[in-house]
Amino acid sequence: MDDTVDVAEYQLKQFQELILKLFQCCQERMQYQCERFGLPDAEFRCLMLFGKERYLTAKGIAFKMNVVKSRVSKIIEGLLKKKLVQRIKDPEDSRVSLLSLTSEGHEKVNHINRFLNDVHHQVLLQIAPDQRKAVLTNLDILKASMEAVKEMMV
Amino acid sequence: MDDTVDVAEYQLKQFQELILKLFQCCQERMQYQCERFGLPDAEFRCLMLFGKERYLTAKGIAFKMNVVKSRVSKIIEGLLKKKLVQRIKDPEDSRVSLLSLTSEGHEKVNHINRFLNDVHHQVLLQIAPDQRKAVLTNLDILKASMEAVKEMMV
DNA sequence: ATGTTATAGTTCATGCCATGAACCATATTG
DNA sequence: CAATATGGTTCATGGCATGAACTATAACAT
Repeated sequence: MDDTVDVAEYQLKQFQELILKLFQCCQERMQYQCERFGLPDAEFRCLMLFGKERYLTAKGIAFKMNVVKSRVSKIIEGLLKKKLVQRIKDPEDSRVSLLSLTSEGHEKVNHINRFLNDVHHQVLLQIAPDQRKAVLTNLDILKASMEAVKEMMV
Repeated sequence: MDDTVDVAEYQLKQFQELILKLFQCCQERMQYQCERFGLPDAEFRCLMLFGKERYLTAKGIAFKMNVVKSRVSKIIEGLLKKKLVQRIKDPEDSRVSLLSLTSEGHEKVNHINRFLNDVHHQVLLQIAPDQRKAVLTNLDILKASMEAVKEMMV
C-alpha cells in the first residue's frame, strides 16, 4: 500500500533550503527590477498585466493582482500620473473605465520584457545545454506538486 | 567556441512561466503562514532567525533580514509585546542588547517548524519516489545558475 | 415608469513594511 | 580626555493593503 515511500530526512532539509534560496532570489530580482525601472512593486506588477490584454478594468486588475479594488484605485492613480496608462469610459457601460497602455507605457513594457528575457536567458545559459530540458521538466513536476498541495490546504 | 548552445525560444517562455508560478506559490504560502500564526510577515521572518542562533543582536538581525536597523527596532518591539522574545544587556558591551526566544517563543517556533516540515513533506510526497532525487538535483542546478546570474548583475 | 438591488469605482481611516535622518548612550582610539 | 565610531531608538515620510462608507450607473421587478 505504501507506494509513496517516505521522504528521507536529509531530502526534506535540502528541499527546504533550496526553495528558500530560490524564493529569496526571485524577491531580490523583483526589488532590483522595481528600482531599475523606477516603479513601486505594485505598479510594476500592474503594468505588466497589460502585456497580455489590450484593455483592463479596475475590477479585472483587482482580481488578477489579488487585491481589493480600493488598492487598485491607488495603483492606477500612480500609473496615470506617470502617463503609462490612460483611461476611457466603456461605451457600453459608463460605470466602468477601460485602462490601456499609452505609447510611453508600451515602450516601458517592452523595455521591461527585454530585461526579463535577458535575465532568464542568462540563467538558462548557466545551465549546460544538455541539462536544460531536465531542469525544466523537473521544475514542472515541482510546480505541479506545489500546486497540488496548495489545493489541499484550502 | 560556442559550447553554450543557445536557448530555444519556447524553453525561455516555459522557464519564465514556471519561475513565476513557483514564486507566486511561495508568496501565497508565506501569506497563509503569517495569518495562521498571527504574525506580520516581518515578525514571522525575524522569529524564525532564532531557530539557528541562541542570541541575536539588532544589528545582526538587520543584516540577516536585509533591512535597516530602525526597522528592526519596530519588529523587535512587536515581538517583545507578544512575549515571544526577551532582551538582556550584553555584559561585555552595554550598547548592545541580546535578543533570545522566551519559552513561549520557542514553542511558537517549534510549532511553525512542524507546519513547515509538513508542507514541504507533502510536496515531496506528491513527487514519485524515484523522481525526488532528480527534482532536487535539478533544483540545485537551477539555484546555482540563478545565484551566478545574480552575482553578474551586481 | 419607478423604486429596489447589484455593480464599478473613489475616498478615507487604519495598520504593516521599509527607509533615512537626528539623536542618545556607550565604546574605542589618538 | 577629546574626537570618533558603533549599537539602538525615535520620528517623519512613503509604499502596500484592507474594509467601510459613499457616488454613480445599470439591471430588474413590480
